[in-house]
Amino acid sequence: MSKETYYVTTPLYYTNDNLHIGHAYTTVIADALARFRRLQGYDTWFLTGTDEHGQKNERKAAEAGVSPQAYVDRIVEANKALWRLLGISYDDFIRTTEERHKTVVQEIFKRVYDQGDIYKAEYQGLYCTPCETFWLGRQLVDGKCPTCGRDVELVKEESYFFRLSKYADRLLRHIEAHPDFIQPTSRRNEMINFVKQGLEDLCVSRTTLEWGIPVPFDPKHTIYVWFDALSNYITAIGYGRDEDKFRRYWPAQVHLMAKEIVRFHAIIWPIILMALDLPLPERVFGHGWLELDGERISKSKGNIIDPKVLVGKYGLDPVRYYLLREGPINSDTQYSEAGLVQRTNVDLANDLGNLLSRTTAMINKFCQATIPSPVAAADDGVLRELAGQVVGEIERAIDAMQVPEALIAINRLVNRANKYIEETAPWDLAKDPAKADRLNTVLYNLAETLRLAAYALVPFLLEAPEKICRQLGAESDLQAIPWDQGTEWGGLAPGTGIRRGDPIFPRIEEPSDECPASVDVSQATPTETPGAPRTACITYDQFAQAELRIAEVLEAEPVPKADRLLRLKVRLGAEERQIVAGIAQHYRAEELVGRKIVIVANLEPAKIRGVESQGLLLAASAEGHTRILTVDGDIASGARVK
RNA sequence: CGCGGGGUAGAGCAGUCUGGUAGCUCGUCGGGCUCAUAACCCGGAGGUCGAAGGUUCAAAUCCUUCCCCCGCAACCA
Repeated sequence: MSKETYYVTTPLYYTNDNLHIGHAYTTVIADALARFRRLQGYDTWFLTGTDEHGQKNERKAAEAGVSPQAYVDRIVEANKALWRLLGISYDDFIRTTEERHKTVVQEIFKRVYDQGDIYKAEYQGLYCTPCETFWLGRQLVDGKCPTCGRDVELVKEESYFFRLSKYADRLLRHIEAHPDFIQPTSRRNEMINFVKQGLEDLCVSRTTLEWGIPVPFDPKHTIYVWFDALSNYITAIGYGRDEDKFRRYWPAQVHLMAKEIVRFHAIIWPIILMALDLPLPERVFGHGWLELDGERISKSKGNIIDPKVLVGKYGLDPVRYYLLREGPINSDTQYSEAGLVQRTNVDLANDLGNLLSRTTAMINKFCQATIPSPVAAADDGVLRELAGQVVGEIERAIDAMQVPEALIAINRLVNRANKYIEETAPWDLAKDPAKADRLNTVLYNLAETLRLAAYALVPFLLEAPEKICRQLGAESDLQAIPWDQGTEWGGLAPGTGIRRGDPIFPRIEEPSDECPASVDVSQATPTETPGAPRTACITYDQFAQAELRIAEVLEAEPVPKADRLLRLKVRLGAEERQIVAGIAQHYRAEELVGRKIVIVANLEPAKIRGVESQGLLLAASAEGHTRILTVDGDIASGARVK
């Protein structure tokens, strides 16, 4: 009989755009958990997928001039390619447009309707047509849409509603009786608080939505996101189709996600399950966000970082390591490329990679390139003892979902081994033939520590563990070794020859301050528009260094003795600045006053014809014609542009 | 008073529940080692713990008030 099951999920990612580093963060963590449990012998099932219905996709597809299905197909391919690149070991990838999902969602919806937990009612709301959003009266700003500022209209729509309210007390009792149900604690408190405020019944259908699953008994209604997307966690494992498989994996051990959708998974989803009379997942875990300059990285903010680019630049293991290690998982994390470089250099290159390098060098030099035999009488047990502790810490860390702690523990073992080399000074031992036993024991301890650390890294890194073991001459099919066996001290067989190789983690040179060199146009990819001058890609980080802001022109006058320059006095929020702009041949001073322009606000000041310029005005030029950048509609001066 | 998170050394964070000489990583400065990937090991400098008031023998930690930053407010991990 197989060991217990471990069912872990990521959210279904919405297909309105390609994925960014934040999705990779969630998914890589889930992958590490799944890989860890597989090693431990759990019957593991790791699910991810895509949420493909909804108006956004409908509209995006229309804009692209393709069918919604064709549009999402393309996105799904890109998603899967990214997961392949990151080595994501999912067991199933569910798409909400698949038949296996749609038919079961309809059955679920009907069943809940038949038992009276879904009912039809008239929904009355204030609707902003351009934004396709309903607002509550108190959300309006001066009676207008808070997003676009336009008029809203009172709309009556017939909808189906789900009786969340009926189950609120039961949910609250469940949350209170199961301290681990919602994690971390901060999220749990938030949810308890939210449920205590009372739950309103949830609108679960739309008539305005074409691209979705029809309500089976009332086809002019379409099932809105909740029943459609959340049900994937059970439809994917065979609910309603394959009862054996479903019973085998349900309830899930962990639904992993970022913190802002905990609410849907900790309130709406459990209540759907209650209505279906199914057990609730053991754990809903909401990790923190990756933030860039304190701002959340998100699709809609556009400040995305493409994981593909990072992997191409730094390699798979450094990116995975950074995502898994750069905690804390419970709260938000500052993302930076410099941080990734530093983490890689310090933990992986300096500590781990260099430990391998110096250990194999010494075995090479002092032991004829063969793993030496340890001698009990000459052993201090220091590393063996610590290794045992560290293995326990890794297990506890993963049980508590604290992946960074697991990696920190491994790093502590590696650090201790580096220190051990200083303490034991094998190069001195090697000078005295009487100390051969001690030398052999010390070097064995080091090599074995590396083997064990490499094995312990198997759930987290995909390339380095094998490389390390290969250099040590050890068995390299690490996936096949059960956790208890692989983490046991003494796995390395004395007498095998080592195979020194290149550094497994070369240090990454610090990115220079200079701008990246332009790409030679003649070398540009042929698929690019011919003739268009191109420069090398920059990262979002690099782009974000330019602080673009809206400025209002207060005064403008020609700069004396300069026929191309205008001196502008602009307002930038509360601040006033002087800017010199080379547009006198294209604009008269007076036509600029009062205009809102776009400037680079953090360019270092420069004196131009003796006049200081505290910023750069943006303008487009082509064929001798120049036009300034301005904004579409009114916005406060000082506003950030990106 | 809508809800929540946060403000601790140059950077990123832990410590706050259960008060007791303020800690970790990186950076920086100095020293050591020579097996190693300018790496490794040791040590130093650097903080009025957002502000004010209170409780206490003792407050980053408990209480009160305030300031600032960031999210969420029912389809952006």
